[in-house]
Amino acid sequence: MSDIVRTRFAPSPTGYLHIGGARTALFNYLLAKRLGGKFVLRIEDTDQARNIEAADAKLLDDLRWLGLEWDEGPQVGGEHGPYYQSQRLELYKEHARKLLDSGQAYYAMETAEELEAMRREARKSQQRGFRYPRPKHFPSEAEARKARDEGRPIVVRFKMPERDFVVHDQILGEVRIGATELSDFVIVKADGWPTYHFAVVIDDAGMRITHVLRGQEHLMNTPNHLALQEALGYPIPNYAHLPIIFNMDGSKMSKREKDKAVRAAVGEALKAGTIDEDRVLELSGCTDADAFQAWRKKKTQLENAGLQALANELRVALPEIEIHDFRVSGYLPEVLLNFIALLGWSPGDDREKFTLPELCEAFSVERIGKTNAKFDREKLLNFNTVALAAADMEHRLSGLRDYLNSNENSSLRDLDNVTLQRLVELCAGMRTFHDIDFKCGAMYVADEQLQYDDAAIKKVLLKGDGAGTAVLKEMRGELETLTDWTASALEELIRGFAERRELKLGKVAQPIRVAVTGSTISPAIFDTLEMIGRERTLRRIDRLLTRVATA
RNA sequence: GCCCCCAUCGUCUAGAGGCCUAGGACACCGGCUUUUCAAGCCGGCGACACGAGUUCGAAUCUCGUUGGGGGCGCCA
Repeated sequence: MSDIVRTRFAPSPTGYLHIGGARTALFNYLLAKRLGGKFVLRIEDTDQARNIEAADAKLLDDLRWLGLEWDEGPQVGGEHGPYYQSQRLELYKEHARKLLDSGQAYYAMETAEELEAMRREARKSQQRGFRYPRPKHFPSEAEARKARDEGRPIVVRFKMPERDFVVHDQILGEVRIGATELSDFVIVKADGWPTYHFAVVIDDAGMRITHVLRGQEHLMNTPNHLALQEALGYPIPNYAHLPIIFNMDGSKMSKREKDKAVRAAVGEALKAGTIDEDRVLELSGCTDADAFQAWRKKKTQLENAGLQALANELRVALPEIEIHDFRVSGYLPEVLLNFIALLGWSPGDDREKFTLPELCEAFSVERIGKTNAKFDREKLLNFNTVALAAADMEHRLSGLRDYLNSNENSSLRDLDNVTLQRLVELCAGMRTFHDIDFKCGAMYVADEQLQYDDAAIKKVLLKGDGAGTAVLKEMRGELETLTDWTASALEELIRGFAERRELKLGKVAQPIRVAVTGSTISPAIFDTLEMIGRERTLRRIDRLLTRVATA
């Protein structure tokens, strides 16, 4: 047809969009755009057991949030659809039939247990990887049907040619995989659905994919794909296997990290008695106590909703590993994109800051490296800080809105744009949108729901025979007389007071701050008071004064 | 265990035989600024994993060692 470049991103809907997946998507997107080609999105939902409902919708949403729009795929259509593998089952069946008829594939009927036993035996005696032993006589069509009727699982295996395969990888060069490492792999599962290897080859060909950029964990799969392409008479796309992204400690960036963090927090809270078992069970989203215990024993993982609920309740930060997490934390999508582009790729000079269009222009597969990278959140945080400082107000406001939309329990959710803009201005120097919540959240909760940081009260108000409390009492009187409740008038009043008493500003500002926010952290005290308002400021001070008096 | 991939500051990386007494960025350390938290400004520390070769010359080429990673599924 034409030699236009076509790349694809093919996630399976088993959860949120992962950081590694996002980078794979980005690189495929960039390559297509750089070469004037098309970027295709395909959903690989062939594992009926692991697919998660509505995960695909969230996947698409996060991809769009990042700005990675696809030219063909779900929701946008295209000539080579459908783009869900679950809707292409007939196609796979036809191909399987073809291979079966030509003798390039055959039926096999071992159970999972039998295979497991064979694997164990192979590893013990042969000291090498397991290879499925090709039978001397292949089961006939009739035998296979009979066995299936008797309840045996029937799969189709591909007759792997007995020779070495060479992967011509655009990043790694020529990689030779010996014949002894390869064996007859399954192409159709017992449930009749295709395996990944089978579907990917058929779909890449059908969708005219010319370049496959994927994680290095797929390198050893490539001979399977090459053999299948050969058997089916398909062209071989250009392959490039990307280095893998890890956590700073070298562990895999997997959702397990979130389970680990929450599991630890739950354990602590239960031990300390700050939460009861029923409540935890309810929040976890587990169907019953057994399921919950299995999770606590590290046997299972919780769904994201349960993890998030528990994290919120226990006030622990979830490690950010999926795109969704960074969205919830208040990162700018273009910053995240910019950052992950630099994991495994570099422009060749000292430039680090790129917009998506700039990346499209600068990108090339030749400049992708071979070494695995660690995901450094500190550097990402710095990128975000710099970008936020440079962004115009409109952009920061829309980002803040998106952040609030994904943070249901933020007290800032219902504020109008004028107020939000003021908060953004007051939080100059913020690193993420969460910083606004962190610094200003207390200003907008109901007075009676204000949480107090006991350590702050002790340090600022009680220490030194309650000097801070005395100052606070006096200031309360002064504040009550102020009629012009603006930041500038408040500044004049408070600074004047401090000067008269020969006190450093901090000695006056901190007691007030703790009284009105419950903590030692807020924007400049004058602005903080103005935003809280006269009545609520006085009420909060009174509230704290009684609390301290009875303590 | 077998097969495959990789190897420059703590981290992301620049470097394709002499431009390297190895460059940039983040982090870190010190100082300044400061009503808190951030942010900001100035300065500093810091790496070619190791061992053999090849070469007039090696971070760059070869081999080995060590270390890290991936794969060995009816998961993708």
